[in-house]
Amino acid sequence: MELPKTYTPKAIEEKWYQYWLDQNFFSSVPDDREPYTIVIPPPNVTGVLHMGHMLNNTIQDVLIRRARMLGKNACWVPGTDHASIATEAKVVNLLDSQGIKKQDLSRDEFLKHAFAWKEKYGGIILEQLKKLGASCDWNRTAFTMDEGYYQDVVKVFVNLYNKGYIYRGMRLVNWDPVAKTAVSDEEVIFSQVNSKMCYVKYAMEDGNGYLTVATVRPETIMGDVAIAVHPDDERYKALVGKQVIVPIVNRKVPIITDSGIDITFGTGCLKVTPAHDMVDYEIGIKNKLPIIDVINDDGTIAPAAQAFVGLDRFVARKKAIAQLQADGLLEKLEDYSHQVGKSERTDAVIEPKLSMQWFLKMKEISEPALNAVVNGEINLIPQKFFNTYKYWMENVRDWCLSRQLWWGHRIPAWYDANGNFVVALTHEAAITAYKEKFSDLYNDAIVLKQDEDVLDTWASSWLWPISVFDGISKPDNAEINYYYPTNDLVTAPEILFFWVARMIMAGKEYRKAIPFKNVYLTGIVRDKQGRKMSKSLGNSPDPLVLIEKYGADGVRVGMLLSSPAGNDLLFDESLCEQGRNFSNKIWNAFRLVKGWETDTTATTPPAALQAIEWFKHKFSEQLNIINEHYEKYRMSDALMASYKLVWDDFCANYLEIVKPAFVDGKPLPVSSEVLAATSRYFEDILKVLHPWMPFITEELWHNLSARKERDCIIVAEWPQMPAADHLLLQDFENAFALINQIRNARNAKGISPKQALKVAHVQSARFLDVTKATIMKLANVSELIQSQMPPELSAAIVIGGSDFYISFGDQLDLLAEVSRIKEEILYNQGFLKAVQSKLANERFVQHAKPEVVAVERKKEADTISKIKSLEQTLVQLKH
RNA sequence: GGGAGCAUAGCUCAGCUGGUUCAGAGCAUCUGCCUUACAAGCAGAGGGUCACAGGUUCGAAUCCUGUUGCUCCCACCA
Repeated sequence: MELPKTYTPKAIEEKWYQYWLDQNFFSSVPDDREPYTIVIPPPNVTGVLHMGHMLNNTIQDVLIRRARMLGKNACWVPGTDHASIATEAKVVNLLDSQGIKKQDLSRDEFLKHAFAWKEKYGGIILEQLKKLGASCDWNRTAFTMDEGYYQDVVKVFVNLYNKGYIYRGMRLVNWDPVAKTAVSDEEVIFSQVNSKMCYVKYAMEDGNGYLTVATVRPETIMGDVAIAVHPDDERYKALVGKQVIVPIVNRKVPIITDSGIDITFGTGCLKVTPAHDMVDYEIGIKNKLPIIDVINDDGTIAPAAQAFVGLDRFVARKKAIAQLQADGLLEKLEDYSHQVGKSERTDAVIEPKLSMQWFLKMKEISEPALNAVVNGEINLIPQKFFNTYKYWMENVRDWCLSRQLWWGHRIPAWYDANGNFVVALTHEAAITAYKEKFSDLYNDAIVLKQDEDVLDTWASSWLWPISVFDGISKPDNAEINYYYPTNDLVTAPEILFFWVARMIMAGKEYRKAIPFKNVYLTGIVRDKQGRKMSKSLGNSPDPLVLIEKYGADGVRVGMLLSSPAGNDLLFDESLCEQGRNFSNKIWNAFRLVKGWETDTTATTPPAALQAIEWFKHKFSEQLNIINEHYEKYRMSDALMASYKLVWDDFCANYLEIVKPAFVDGKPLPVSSEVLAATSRYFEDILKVLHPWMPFITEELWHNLSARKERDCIIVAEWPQMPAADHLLLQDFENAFALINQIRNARNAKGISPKQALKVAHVQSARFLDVTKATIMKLANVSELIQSQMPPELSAAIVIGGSDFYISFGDQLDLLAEVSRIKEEILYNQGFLKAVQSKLANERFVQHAKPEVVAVERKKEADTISKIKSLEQTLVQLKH
């Protein structure tokens, strides 16, 4: 059958992915092999595959496939994250578009819609990963809101509560008034905004003038409970302890001091509004000031404000300015540009707001997680993230666990009508606990209501590496004991603290063991202008379109060619093109071999014998290098080394040497020895390529020879080679250098490669013993002999310390040749001078290591002899 | 404001503890080739004061200091 000239991936990818699934090659169960485990960073159920996922998951698949070939029990656990706030926002939007308002639904009704949404869209991203070739154990697909997972999350909550790590309290949190929920610090995005700075006069209570306070938030004036100045501020020292009158509401508040005040900012006076500002809150607590909450959950002004009640905070801001102006209390307005926090999910301006929330004390629980990284138990790759990790962990703040949402794990706390609460796994357990804790309040008619809030998403995903193996509920089960700790985690640096650090905490707390040994942090995929690829910018190509265009293998190679760990990847489609071209190269190498006829009686030509011996060692040498790159997680280096091994060493050199000559327009048959060696080598390079390019390698594996059922490259053994013979490799380096020079000389003189040349050498050249036939074949040399004298009309080159003369007859341009050699002599003389002056430097000879000096001496000797021989050549040419 | 990192060929990046093979790779570019595996290819070639200025050293892309320019993280000023 005639094979197409180019590789066509689509049908092949579908065929083999299905075959792998049918054969269960991805699935893993504990056995006596060494496990190799990766848990996928679960993408949000709302997600569709983007370039970041492509990069991330390709790396994981490469690691998993190689581990599988190394004979390990490779287990890659896939799944999705319920992503409470992101998903709830999507569902709310969808319902909105159908004219359904969330507040008109009961919690159960809403959750029904949400689960329906998850069923419909939640699996899309995993299906997309299959197109990439991801060899996940799909039987293990997990979801952070699976029933078992829910049990684990709740158990952990109760347990942490009982340990005294979780507490409930009023705290100032980042409040999203659109989603009506608290969001974590990490979910607040700061951006530069232009506002008005209002200079507001606060009249002194004693009638002696006023203080001017600068604020961008006049709508919170009604919540002011003090004015703070710096204790050393001479302007106000005399006023401290006196009272001022808060505008609009005419409340008397004290003037206090706080060393945190910046004397140079504004007027040096800060209006203290503890309910609506982080700094003010701290000051309020320190000074035992009252807290007046003037803003409602939805961002409107609360009754406590006594003014502008019910108005949106931004409307109230305008009204407040107008009223201050009318009252003559507005000194001036200035344009002011500053950072304002917005909700990552809803883009609403974050309102610092006091509310009752659940918190996890981080101090104790984070310490083992800090130590695990500090003492090297866990490696961060690359290392540069170590410092940021350390800094963050040393300054960790308590984690606000609660979110005012419905989609998520509902907090397992139960309240009586008076707000007394117990924390328990179930309603029944809550009643029992209540009976114990509040025996005096308990009666049979007691009604306990569960907390309305759900947990922060990360409070479930931090259990991911444990819960996917059911390690919380059944802490001693066979799976968790076998697969945990997992080996490598591949994720984005953005979630190092959100997720990675917290998984380490959970691992240390609940397994007394780290969750993974290595954390490989990928870069961010950016476009050519360096912008992060995002849906909103529309600068991200659709990965599935890329796969369609370049093949999954091509895209995988393209993604990884230029992505060292932790460095951003400036994505360019030309990388995928390079990947596709590489697929094609492999395909055509196969076409060549496939087309060979074999003759069992044919003898193997000397050049082919040499090549067979050479490639064995070349492969061994390169395999070693590739393995080392893998050990160091240098993925793009490992790929590039594989690429060059295949393209340069196997295709350009090995195959060109063993390729049969043509006689009468037909290729000669190859010997069975050549065919066997070539097939073996081809299998080996396919194996090396498989983790990067799973599809084409599987296809060719089967095309190369008839295979039994389940004899697949995906489960083939990673090659093992004896140590390479470096002397032999060096001989071939010399040979290839000579070939290159001959081709170069031919090229420069415009002589066709078809015209055979004669080459002679005067001194003996040992490397020719094992490479002569190869040189003659690749450089199209008809005669390579040792002669007494350099032949006439020849160009001289020096390789491996020997002179070679290429006879060009009358095609040699004598004058050009003479000037070329003169130039070379000049260069070498300059070089010699440098070396000799170095050696003449006594301090160099004294201080430098002896071997370094020896090297210089050798350089000197070599250069002298080189110049000598060049001069001889020159004399020959001239006569 | 605090901290970390980066700066090497047109582009993306390697260069481990200073010294053969230290100035490299891939891509792009240029020249010549449709040579019966592959033009998505073959054979060659040209590209760099290693950001700048000092210092240590016999010797610096590599170590130290400063300058400039980027990037990221953390904290955010009413």
